[in-house]
Amino acid sequence: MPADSQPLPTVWARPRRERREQPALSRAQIVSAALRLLDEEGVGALSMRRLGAVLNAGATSMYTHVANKDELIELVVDEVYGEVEVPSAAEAGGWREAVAGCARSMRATLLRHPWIASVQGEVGVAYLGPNVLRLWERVLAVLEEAGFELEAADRALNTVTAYVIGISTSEAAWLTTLARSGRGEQEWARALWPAAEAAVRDHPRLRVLYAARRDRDAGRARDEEFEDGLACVLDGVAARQAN
Amino acid sequence: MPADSQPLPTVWARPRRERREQPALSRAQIVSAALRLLDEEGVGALSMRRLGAVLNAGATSMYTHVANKDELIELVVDEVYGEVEVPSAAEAGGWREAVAGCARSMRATLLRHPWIASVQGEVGVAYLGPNVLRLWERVLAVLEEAGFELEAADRALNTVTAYVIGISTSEAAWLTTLARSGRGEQEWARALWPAAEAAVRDHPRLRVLYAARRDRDAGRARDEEFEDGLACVLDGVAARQAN
DNA sequence: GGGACGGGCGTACGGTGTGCGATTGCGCCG
DNA sequence: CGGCGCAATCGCACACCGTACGCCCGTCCC
Repeated sequence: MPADSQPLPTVWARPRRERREQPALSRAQIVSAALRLLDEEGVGALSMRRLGAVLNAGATSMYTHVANKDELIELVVDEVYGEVEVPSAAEAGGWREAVAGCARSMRATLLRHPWIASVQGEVGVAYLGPNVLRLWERVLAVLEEAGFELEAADRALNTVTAYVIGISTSEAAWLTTLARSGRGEQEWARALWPAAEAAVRDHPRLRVLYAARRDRDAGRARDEEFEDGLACVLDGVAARQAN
Repeated sequence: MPADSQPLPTVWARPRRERREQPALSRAQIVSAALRLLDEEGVGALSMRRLGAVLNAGATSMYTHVANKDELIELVVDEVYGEVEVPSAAEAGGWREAVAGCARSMRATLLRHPWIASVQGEVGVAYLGPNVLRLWERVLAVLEEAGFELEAADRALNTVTAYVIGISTSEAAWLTTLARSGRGEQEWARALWPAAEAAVRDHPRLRVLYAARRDRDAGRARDEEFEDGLACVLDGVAARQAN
């Protein structure tokens, strides 16, 4: 059986249909409505029926423009990555700050759309979306102009991105459960305190850390933690460039 | 029917023994059955009905041991983190290799259970599971014995963990789509090639990177990439300890 | 004018998580 | 030893999901 006998399950491999006119429903409309739905009501609110209702369309009308729900999600995720900003090295004052700015923008974007943590598993080849490609290429350019070899730039970018995605999706998952519970961050922490205290009873180091964390502003703590880790990763990147 | 289910008086008088042989549902049983289901058939196969069938139980019988599906997933995820190994500094030869060993074990664990990328969004407070706590405490101990302040150790651990989670869940998502498509990694790359080539047409740096990647063994490339980024992050951590 | 065609939609099918009330069998108490 | 309470289990039902399929209708090409 030849390898390409069945279509690849990703949007980016599917040829886009040429359209002569402007029909009622369009792919862009569908994607932006889905994005709005996800942002406003969370991942549980995105169903094809609901999306159809928002667009004054039937439940199955979207399937003309989008192969299935997974493909729709791929498109929405790429749309989100389109919001990430990449400052030039000149603007930011050096490649390090440019990459840091991109990392901050990426984290902010992911936290603005925290449902993204829930769809991470359905998006197998995020890196082929046009917005992701443009983003990647831009950062590569910044690094290359700063004297990185292309392969070294790619590795550095992969590392930083992995860090940002890891910390941001963890934060996003946390923020999602928080939002679902209807509590604030402090309020939740207080409610959880007894259970947490019991859980760390046999772990002296964690007990100390939890106690210290008790009175800190959780949001600010997360920001600082992100910055600290980012600085750490960038230190590593810088050290490897100098080698 | 087995021979020992004959209607002997003893059997009828003591049905308890039958119960002992096939004990009632327990939380541990449910979690381990769910884990097996997830590993063998992926995240789509885990439904309460299916799980009940596997356990020779009714669809809703699990709800006496587990509040809902999300809670079940929290339990399964903690179970998975229980597989991560933390070598001692003595075994590994220094804190750096101990942490690296833990990171490698963590990645291997996540890739052994790639469905974990799909449930990342439903697990808001993973860090309170007993296995996660034990794991965290152990690494903190390793770092503290190496001379880290407790807070510095916590920050370092957060950074490394974010990196490992970020890169591993991306890989896991990729492996999942791959498995669903029924193709091998090379085969997929070949099938995707035309689309990828078209997508990077306007991105010269990506074009170079993609072309270079074309003939490499994808699995080995991912391993190397992980090791490289890990070394980078650990360099940053080491630098911050020294200062 | 007629025919092909493509977008849109209604219906239907086989699934999902889980609330609820009935049932059942075990352990304890009288 | 009889009866009772109670927790575990189950069957059913509900609302909702993704989406395959066939029908309708408006538009364009010949």
